[in-house]
Amino acid sequence: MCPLAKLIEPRWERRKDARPSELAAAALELFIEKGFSATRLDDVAKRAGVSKGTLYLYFDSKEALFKSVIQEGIVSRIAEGEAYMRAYEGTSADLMRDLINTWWDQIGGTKLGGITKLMMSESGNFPELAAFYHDEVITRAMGLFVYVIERGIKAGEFRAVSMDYVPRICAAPVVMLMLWRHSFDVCGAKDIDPKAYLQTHTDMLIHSLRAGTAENTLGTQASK
Amino acid sequence: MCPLAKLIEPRWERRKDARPSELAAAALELFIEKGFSATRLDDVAKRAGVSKGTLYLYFDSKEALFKSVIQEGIVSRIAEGEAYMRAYEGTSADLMRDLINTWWDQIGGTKLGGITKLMMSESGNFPELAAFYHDEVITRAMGLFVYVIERGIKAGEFRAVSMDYVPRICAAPVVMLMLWRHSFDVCGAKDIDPKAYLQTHTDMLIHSLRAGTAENTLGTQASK
Amino acid sequence: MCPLAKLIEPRWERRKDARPSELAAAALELFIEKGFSATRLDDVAKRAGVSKGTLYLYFDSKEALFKSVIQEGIVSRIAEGEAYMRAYEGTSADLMRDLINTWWDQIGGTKLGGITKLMMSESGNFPELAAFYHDEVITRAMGLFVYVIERGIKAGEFRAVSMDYVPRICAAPVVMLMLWRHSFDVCGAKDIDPKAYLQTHTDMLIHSLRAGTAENTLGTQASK
Amino acid sequence: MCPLAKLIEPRWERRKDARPSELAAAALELFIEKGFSATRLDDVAKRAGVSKGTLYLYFDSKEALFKSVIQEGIVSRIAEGEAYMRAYEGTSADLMRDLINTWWDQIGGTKLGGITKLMMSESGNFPELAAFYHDEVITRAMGLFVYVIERGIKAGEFRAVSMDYVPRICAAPVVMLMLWRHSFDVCGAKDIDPKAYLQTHTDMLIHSLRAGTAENTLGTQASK
DNA sequence: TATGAATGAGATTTCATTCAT
DNA sequence: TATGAATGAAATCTCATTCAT
Repeated sequence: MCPLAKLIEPRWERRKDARPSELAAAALELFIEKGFSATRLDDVAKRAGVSKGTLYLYFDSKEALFKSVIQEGIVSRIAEGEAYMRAYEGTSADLMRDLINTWWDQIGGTKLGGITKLMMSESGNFPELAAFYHDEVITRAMGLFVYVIERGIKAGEFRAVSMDYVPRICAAPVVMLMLWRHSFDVCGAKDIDPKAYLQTHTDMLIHSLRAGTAENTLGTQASK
Repeated sequence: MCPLAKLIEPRWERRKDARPSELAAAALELFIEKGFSATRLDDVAKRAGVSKGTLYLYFDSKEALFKSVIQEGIVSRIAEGEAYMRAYEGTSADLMRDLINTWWDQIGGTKLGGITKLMMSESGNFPELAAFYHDEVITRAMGLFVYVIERGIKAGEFRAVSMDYVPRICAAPVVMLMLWRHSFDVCGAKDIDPKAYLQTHTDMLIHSLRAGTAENTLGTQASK
Repeated sequence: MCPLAKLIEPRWERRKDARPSELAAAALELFIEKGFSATRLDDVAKRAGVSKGTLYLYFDSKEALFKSVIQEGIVSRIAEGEAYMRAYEGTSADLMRDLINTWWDQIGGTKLGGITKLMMSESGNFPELAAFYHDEVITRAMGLFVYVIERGIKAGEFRAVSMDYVPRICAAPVVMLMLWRHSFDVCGAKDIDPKAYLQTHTDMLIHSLRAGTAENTLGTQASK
Repeated sequence: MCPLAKLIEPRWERRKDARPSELAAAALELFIEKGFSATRLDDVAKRAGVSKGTLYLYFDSKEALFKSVIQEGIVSRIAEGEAYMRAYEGTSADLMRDLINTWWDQIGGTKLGGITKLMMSESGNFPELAAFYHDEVITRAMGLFVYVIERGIKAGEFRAVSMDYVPRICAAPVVMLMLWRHSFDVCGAKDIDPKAYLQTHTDMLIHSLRAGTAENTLGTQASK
């Protein structure tokens, strides 16, 4: 326990705590690559460098492993984004650009992006997990867009649009890009430059949100 | 097809040619409900009202059935859309609205919408099929958006935007809605009114495409 | 379906109905030999001459197979014994001897005898099945002894003993012989001659049941 | 044992010699509850309050543990019974009653009674152990009955019956009661009052052994 | 063409046993 | 002596696929 002890037996101590995360990391990669059913625990074990039985020391079942993987993969990241946003100073248009670009750099463009596709694919087979993901991830992520847009409206920078669907529509092209990267893009259709795509999206987005245009009731009647 | 024919041929005496389609229809439902792996041929056979062996008279394997299901489900519809579009007379803004609404009514909002999610989920395990889907469905569907936008630009109704990403961005919210309906929406998150959502989207879209605004170089440098 | 058809394809028709019984028979032997846990389905399948998967066409699980085996093995026999008894004419002492000897010849001494040991061993792991066995087999079998003893008492041949425990005590040595044959006897301790053992038992039994002795309140106070 | 000793030796500082017995005691309970196969060493270790690895310091394998449990559980008790008997003064009928009642109080009615059922269940899978049990336990226990009966015959109290099967038949209802308590009785069939049952048994037994009745060749020809 | 009984490879899961610490 | 993480063989169960009828 004393600092010295760590020097004497460093490997052992680290091992036990780190194991579940190591296993989950190996599993995440495979789940993203192949989906839940097509991933064999044999392969997860092999990739993690342990035996199949070891998986069952840490996870009760394949399903439990899956759930753990999703939660461990996502939960840690979402809070970081929220904190970053609150501290921003600058125009809301710039914040929107920043949000979208950062999202891509931190999540969408990384391995984490695959989790979204995974959850979407398996939502039918894991209803409780899907509910958890919906509440903890999707809703909170959408909240980031709500925050930016409301911020812009308050400042008179954006028009007064409805919060019912506009945030979703802002997010949709970003999410689609994420999904794309983990589905058809893999199959040789690498024709999208993420940065350029996202810039086009933000350009259009900000253009249509900008205040001072003729149709400034945009979307407001949609909420009925 | 004529009323008389129905009287002459009792319902249960199906033409041989119809069999594969019936089987594929049963399979489609299950694939959409459960995904590829979780769908058992036992259940497909049961739903189609035939024996499991019969499936193998028409399809070489589960994979072959899957491929056939995807192709049969989609290919038939896409051409109809194309024809409809070419004949349209009216503003491009209206055509855009029409395209999006019709897409939803004909595809996105129907069972067919599930195919998109299915293909996305399974693209990694069926690369050739994904390639086929990409080329035959996605690209052609995207072509409809390209057509509308170019039509609007030619008529001076829309600004001169780049064709590289704008069509994708126009389609993204519609596709997302489709995916949503077949994933998280099922799990009790029925909080989106499709028609209102789509109207908000088209409002924003047309607003940002409309000619005569300051930033009319929108997206053009993005293709670079 | 016509008699002729049976001659043409006799094997097929018989097969389907007989299968479950064939499988259960193979399973019974192994369960008796090794007990429930130590019996592998591989071996059951091998002994029945089918594949492992075939077992699952007829039985949902190993437990279901076990239950089926017990029921099929026992239920058929018990009724026969009851019918035989009712028709008997002669002294009750002779009927008692006959009951015990017939039981041995028909059940105890045959493969069926092993079921009793099996049920006793596994009763803790299959409570519902044990309850079934208790009600349908043990209670009914005990009823045969009750019948004989009451018959003898009515005829003035036996003393008026209590029905609470006497029947059980009459049966105990017979059951023990059965259990013995399927446990220690197997291990080289083949030192019991069943017929002689049973004759000694019936001699003692009838002697102590016979009316006209001094202590003829035997057992009656036991029921209190 | 003295109160002082308890203060001097803290409870957890057990003598090394006591360890195996503690482990065996924990194992015995579980073996009796669940049977050999269904007992997991994990549970044995947990109940004994040690780690699974520790079990292997004292026992080479699960089988070795089982054998040790049986031997330790039984061997210690059997000698006590023998000594008690030899010292008895009184009629043989009373000794018989005493033997049966004491057996029940000391063994049959206690946890030890479960060992008999256990051995019977597992005899097929542990032939050598079954042989050991047969020789060391069953034969010696049967010897107690032989002793009583011969004692009664010598004294002219009992008839001259054969020693071949009579002792077994005397013991059978007692053993059955033991087995019953650890099998069907558990499943809600708690309908036997042991004391009353045993009294009925001894009444019948002594009645049929008593000298001075007509048929006093009982069982003698059975040995042939 | 149609059936459905049969197959057997392969998946998940369990657990007695080992061994580095 | 004691631990408990790790192992891997073996068991149950599933299901796409085949084939005799």
